[in-house]
Amino acid sequence: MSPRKSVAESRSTRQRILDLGLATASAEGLEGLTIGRLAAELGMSKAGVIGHFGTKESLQLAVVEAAAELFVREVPEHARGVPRGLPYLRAACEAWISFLERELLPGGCFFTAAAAEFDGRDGPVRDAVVRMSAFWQRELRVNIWRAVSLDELPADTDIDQLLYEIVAIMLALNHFLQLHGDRQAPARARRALERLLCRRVSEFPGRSTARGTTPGTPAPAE
Amino acid sequence: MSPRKSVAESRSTRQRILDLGLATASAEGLEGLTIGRLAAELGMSKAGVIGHFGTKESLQLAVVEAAAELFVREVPEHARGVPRGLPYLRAACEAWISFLERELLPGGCFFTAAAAEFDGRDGPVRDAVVRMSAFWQRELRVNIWRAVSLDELPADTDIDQLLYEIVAIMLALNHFLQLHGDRQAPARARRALERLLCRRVSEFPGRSTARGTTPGTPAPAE
DNA sequence: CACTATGGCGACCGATCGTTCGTAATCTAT
DNA sequence: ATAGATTACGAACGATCGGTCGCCATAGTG
Repeated sequence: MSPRKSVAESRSTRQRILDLGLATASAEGLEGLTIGRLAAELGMSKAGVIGHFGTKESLQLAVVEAAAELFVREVPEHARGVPRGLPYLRAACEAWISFLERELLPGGCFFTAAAAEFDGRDGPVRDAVVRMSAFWQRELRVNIWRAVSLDELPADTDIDQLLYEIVAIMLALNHFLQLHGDRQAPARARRALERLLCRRVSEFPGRSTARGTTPGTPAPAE
Repeated sequence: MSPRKSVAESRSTRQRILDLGLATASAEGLEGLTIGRLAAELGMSKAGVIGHFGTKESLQLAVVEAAAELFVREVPEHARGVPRGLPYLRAACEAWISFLERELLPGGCFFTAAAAEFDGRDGPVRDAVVRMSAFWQRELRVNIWRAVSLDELPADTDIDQLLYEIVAIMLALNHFLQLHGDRQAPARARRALERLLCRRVSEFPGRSTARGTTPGTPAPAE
């Protein structure tokens, strides 16, 4: 037990940086994340912080990766073992709602914020955010498709339309929670989802999707 | 016709700053808006730019105001004369979708981006964004209420729930357009809205709102 | 023991941030 | 014509940005 913190804590230090960085970035944005502030709040020097990553962009990418790990740990893992298709959809969405409800990150969903922040830029950070967003939507999409083919959802379900509406509900949950502090928002999200995912008779008459999406290849809409 | 630009163009100059500032802020964020960049792209000095506003925060507030004017000009004004209630709801939402579809701003909806950027901060800029968001939602809410009382929507409609879902569709439209460049997103938004606003038989069975919203006072959910 | 690798620090760099100041040029009003 | 506002400029301010450098302390390895 050394009086000063051991050097062997390096892994721990890196993780501490990422933990604080993720929390900060979720609230202030990835660009608002500053080496100096990070160092000050961690009680260390700027050089000590940046030394672990080399570049601010690398740090941002590491934060995105940390956010992805947290997301995977909180959402898909919580639905582990749930049968694919409609039950999985319900479980995953509920896990995401619960994740936001518990306020694990001060700024709400990191990827929702990062998507809005980087949607008008270029570069590897934007690519990483888009990749994660696409991954999650692919996950939803393939399970919607499965639910349809298992007859858990109506056969005439427009997969991409349903995907759009599910994502919409999630974006709105983050919006109402973060901007307006609306504590009833999770209940509204659950209700809206329930209405989308209950086996309803049909959509409204008329209007089918322009081009039917090939059910065999539920690729991300990118 | 003076060879150099006349000083009397000051109003025009201020407007030019705001126009460029609004376009930039919609894509890069209000915080990414920089006096120096703004000055360089306008071919003038930093002092010349900031002189019109005094402070960066004042400039940000002026940009928010300019965004609000653009929004009002594009959305509520486009629904002028349309009967309150369901027709107004349809017209206003369509105006908003069309506004995004025409890409008047390079970064999509300014307020959607600003809401995500400032939802974790304090200060007058955040307040201004929240105020505008609340105004728009109040506008929607009062017309939902009107539509219900005119029997254009089912009597058991949960007003705040419907408001939540409408806002969700709009947030998602901006998301899919900006992050994924999904050109089918406007069609999906229209379809989702149409399904929400068509006089459907009922919600799904069970589950009514915890506390019935007093129909006489459609206050914003803040 | 010596040697190397690593983590972290302090000092410092050029660039840019927002902001202030004094001043030249132009418009408006007397 | 003269006086006072505007309007914009150039220069400079301190602060902070991301990033580099050399140094030192410790841990692991022989």
